[in-house]
Amino acid sequence: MPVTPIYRQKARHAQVQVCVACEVRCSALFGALDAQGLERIKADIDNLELTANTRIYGPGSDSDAVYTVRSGMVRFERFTERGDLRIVRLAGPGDLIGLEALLQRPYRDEALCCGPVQLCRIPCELVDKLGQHEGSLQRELMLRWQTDLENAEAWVANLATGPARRRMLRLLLRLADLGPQDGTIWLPRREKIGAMLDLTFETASRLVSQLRREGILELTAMRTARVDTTALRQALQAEDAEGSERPAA
Amino acid sequence: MPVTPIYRQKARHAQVQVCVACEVRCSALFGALDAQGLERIKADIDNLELTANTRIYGPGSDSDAVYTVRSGMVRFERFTERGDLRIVRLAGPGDLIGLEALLQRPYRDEALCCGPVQLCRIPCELVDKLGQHEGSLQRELMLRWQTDLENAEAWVANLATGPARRRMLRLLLRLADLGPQDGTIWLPRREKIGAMLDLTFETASRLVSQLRREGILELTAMRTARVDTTALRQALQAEDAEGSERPAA
DNA sequence: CGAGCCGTTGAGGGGATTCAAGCTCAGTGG
DNA sequence: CCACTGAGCTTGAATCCCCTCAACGGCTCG
Repeated sequence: MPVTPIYRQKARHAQVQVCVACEVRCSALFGALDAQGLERIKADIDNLELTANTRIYGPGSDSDAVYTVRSGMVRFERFTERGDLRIVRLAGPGDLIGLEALLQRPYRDEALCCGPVQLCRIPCELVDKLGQHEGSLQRELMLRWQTDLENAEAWVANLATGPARRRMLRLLLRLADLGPQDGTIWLPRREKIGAMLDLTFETASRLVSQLRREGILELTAMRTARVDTTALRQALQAEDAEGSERPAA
Repeated sequence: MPVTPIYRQKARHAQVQVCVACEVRCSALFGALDAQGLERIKADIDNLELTANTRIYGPGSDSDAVYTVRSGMVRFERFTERGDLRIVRLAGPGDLIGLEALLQRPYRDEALCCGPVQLCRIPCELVDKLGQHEGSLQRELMLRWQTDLENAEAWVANLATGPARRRMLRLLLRLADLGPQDGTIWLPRREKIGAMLDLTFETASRLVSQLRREGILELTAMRTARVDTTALRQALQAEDAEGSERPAA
């Protein structure tokens, strides 16, 4: 059984304390609210602690809430019309997921926990209520959508383009960005890597092994690894340099 | 997906008339406004007619306006870090582009006309002004962002996945959706097809030729073609059926 | 007419897949 | 305790798809 660090719940005071002390507060949805504002919403927000591969929501769920990721990573899965699994998005601490619920739309993808994940569940009603008074909230939401959109287009340009090795290197960079900033990353199963980069799991495995031999990647625990980020960036530059005959005017 | 019902009314003044008579009005940003509301905004909206390959905006431009596509198609280009061109998005009639401007962000991609294009240029100031009074406008904007996001993820899942032939077929389907609904599509240069599907232009050419021989595609004019949509869907189903040993539980 | 761009097609090579065999490791039950 | 099992990972060999390199044709335009 993988070590699933069970978080000791401190004296379960008000939700207010959780929000005030939240590490992602400044980047979170209600970051603009003061303590008094938080007081009013304490009752409605649920604080969740989930284990790896727990389903947060999916196309079948009632879309009546959004979620702030406090820690951990979330992946978004869907099936192509052909029937094979694809991962189309990753979310990390500070991200707000399930935005479509605010528009009364069904959740489009399955949101699943990559490892242990801490979430805040925020009912849509609450957002609606606050949105009427707080104009800044509307703008904050639009910013979320915009960054999601930019990330999605970056996914197309970076993770869905070029030879497998480059895609893998870019994925590692993204994983390093999303996770803790200490060089440790969550390293998915080879099959999941394939679902992100459109590769077979064998190819994903070969690439991981290759990077391990090059010293860029070092497997540490079950689903975790350590990356040498400078070596990683070097490898990427080397990749990009090769084909640079013309600057593609 | 793109529902473009036809709206016609008599109107008095120049831009007002344009807006009221606009074919994409119900799907457009100000669809909710009545004639009186339109009266107030007539002065600020510019009606543009552009030719193929005209640049609408790009990372360098002042991001002070959004644009409604009235007719034609718009493509979004960017360069990967390696330096090669990628097309990450397509917009058609009824779409609102350049949303990031509303958040004082620079335009991320280059927006270019695929063929002749009619646009309405809407200054951000105007949107801000109207947004304060019209609460529905905010919601409408969020809907735009959400559909853009869904399209981007669909791009990842459909156009960036699987063998080249399937990607090409999916692209044709998308082009048929965006363009006029009469089976005529705008068929990009082979190089641009490559930039959308991550292929070399030679492979793109081979695929086009192949589909032509199969009767799915028929080149008509310079950048246009006629697709047999039913044959297209059949070909796609055939593609998807082949690899369907297991439903990928 | 030659120059240049775009598109097409062929031949060869390389990268990813497919098929297949072992491997490690945790859990299970004898 | 240890063999057994099954899931995940690794690696090899053969195949196939797509890329690379190359030549050629149609077309526009100077």
